[in-house]
Amino acid sequence: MTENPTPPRRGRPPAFDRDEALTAATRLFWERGYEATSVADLTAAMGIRPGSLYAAFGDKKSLFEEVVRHYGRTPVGAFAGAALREEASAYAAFARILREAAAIYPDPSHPAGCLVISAATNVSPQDIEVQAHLRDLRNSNLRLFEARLRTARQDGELPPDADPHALAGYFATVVQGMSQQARDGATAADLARTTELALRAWP
Amino acid sequence: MTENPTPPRRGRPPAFDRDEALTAATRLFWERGYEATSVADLTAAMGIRPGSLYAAFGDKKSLFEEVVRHYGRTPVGAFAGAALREEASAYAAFARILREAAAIYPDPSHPAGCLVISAATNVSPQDIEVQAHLRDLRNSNLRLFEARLRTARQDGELPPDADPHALAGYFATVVQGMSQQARDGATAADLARTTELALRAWP
DNA sequence: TTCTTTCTTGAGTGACTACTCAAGAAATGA
DNA sequence: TCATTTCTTGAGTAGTCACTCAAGAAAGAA
Repeated sequence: MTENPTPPRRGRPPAFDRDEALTAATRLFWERGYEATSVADLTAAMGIRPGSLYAAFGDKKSLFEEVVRHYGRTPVGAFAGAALREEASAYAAFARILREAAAIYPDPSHPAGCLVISAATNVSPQDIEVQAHLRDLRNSNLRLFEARLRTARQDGELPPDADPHALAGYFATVVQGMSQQARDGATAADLARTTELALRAWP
Repeated sequence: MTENPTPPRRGRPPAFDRDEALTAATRLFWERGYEATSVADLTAAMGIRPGSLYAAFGDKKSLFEEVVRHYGRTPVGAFAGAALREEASAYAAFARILREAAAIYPDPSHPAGCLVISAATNVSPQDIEVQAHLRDLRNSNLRLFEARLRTARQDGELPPDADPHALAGYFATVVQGMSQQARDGATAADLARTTELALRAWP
């Protein structure tokens, strides 16, 4: 059990940093979406040739799946989960989710909005699985929202007549709308005002 | 001034109904988006050959622009403008906009959501103008929202400290989020609940 | 009927798509 | 040193993309 966790690699070492390449691919997919980003665009941005890309990542679809996982580990992709985990009250969690979305989605240091929300909106039938994959991620997020609100009602934070399913749908709607607004040019100030209005719906 | 409004057309008459063809094209663009819909898909759905399509509509981009205008004259594309024009109070207008969006966006008789919101989300650089065109339409709608709310404040329907710009951004966010939710499978009942929660933000 | 006009048809265009592969280069192990 | 392994390179594949065009067909006008 004294196995080396990183045994010395045989053969020629890769000439590119896998994480840097993934970051470059993420930016492109985030900006343009899955189908509108060509493998030629990707190889140019990642600084590698097609053969290296296919050897390292499989095919375009596999690369995109890895990009989505990579995105989910960045602050932009993980803030909602972190808020649900770290905040003591449901209100604090959802207020934080909306406020952070308002600050992060229009941040000019990366493409606007959320990759999971916008990267596979327009796909041809051959890539329908990619669209379904992101939709599943969004809907599982919706269920996380609902579970947290259900707990809040059990704990008495929400009144007994509050509707966790409806509230979850409402907050998901606002978050997704804010992502779209950010892509349309809304500023952090704009989205901050939207957030405060949206929070008025809290029971 | 007794000119015939529709002078007899010379030459071979078109073998297809222009409006029916446009409706078929609208459905496809609405479902899949601009780039993910190929000219081959369009000719198949419209029941015509490429030559006829190009003769009748110009190129793909021109066809899409005509589709967007056509969409804007359908109930799904015109309900917001109608509500703003027909309702006496701003609250009635925005309540009607959200309630109609909740009923229309998931209606199974047509593709889910709003074409203007979702048909040009993912485009490659060569089609950036198409994306900009729809974004302009969305942003001009946002300004219509804001103008109506500004009037409401002047009329005393809204308190002096209400923020028309912020409210317009909020309602645009909710509408766009509802379109996305409908595409993700939300039902009319789901969106109706979202609507009633969203309206709680009204000052 | 014949001319003119307009539309349809089918076969095509070059450019781009995702993807592949043989050959060579650069590392380790023996 | 030499074999083995892994990665890179550049030239390539078949298929699809938006789009075109000459030839023929179908209408009105003369």
